[in-house]
Amino acid sequence: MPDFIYKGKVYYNPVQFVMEMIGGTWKAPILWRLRNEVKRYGELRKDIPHISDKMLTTQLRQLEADGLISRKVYAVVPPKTEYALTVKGKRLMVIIEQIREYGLELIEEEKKNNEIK
Amino acid sequence: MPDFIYKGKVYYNPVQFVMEMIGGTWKAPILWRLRNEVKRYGELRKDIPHISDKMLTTQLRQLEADGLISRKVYAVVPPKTEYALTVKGKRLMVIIEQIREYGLELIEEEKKNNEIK
DNA sequence: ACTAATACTCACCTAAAGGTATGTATTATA
DNA sequence: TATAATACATACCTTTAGGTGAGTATTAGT
Repeated sequence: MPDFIYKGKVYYNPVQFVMEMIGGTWKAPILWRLRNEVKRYGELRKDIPHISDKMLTTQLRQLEADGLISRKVYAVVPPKTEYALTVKGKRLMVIIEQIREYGLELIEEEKKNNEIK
Repeated sequence: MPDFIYKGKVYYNPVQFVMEMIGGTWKAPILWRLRNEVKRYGELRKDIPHISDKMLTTQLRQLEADGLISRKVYAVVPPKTEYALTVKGKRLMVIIEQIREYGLELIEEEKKNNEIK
């Protein structure tokens, strides 16, 4: 697998390429909330604990730039913006779901280990 | 899903928990090389393009601390150390393989898009 | 004139990730 | 006495991720 350039950045392998798209603290949580619903900015903000405006906005912009979500702005006051998964984004759901299940298993196992101690 | 604490750090959801274990530039490449072989430090070093000693060592240590790989040191000169996947680490292979396939698809699609332009 | 909504934007800071370059311990062998 | 092998360690630096807190534009309603 040779190196691959996307948007001016060099990626060493396909896994790294995908990880940058869904990695970090906030991208998976955002994608996950959109898995079967269109959501407004404010809804995402309320649904995702701990996230700040700055983080929500920057991550949404990046997800959009990578073609994983779509953004629809309504010209009303107060503003209204709807975010939804694209086809490309929907394909990620299988992966995220699998990561999530593995994570839940690990957490369960950790709990058991801690009880024994 | 409530917050979860592991090794003094707070995780907001199971996906984030797993992402920290396999995320970053180097962890997936390392795990991938060990998928069906035990490997020595020097072999990993040569097999993974662009990686430095510092990065290889720190990432190996973290993977070991998270119980994803095992480390076996032979008391010989010059030194010899073997790294292998644990059962916990092997379970990750399904996920990494899926991420890899999705990545390969995306890269293919990118190439096509660039040709058209 | 003032406030309420909503979806941002900006300035500033800290911490973590990652890169570069160099050094080290040990023993067999030339 | 010098060198080769191997698996690290260490110091230093730059870049990126992420957090905090405050401000903004627009219009309807009081």
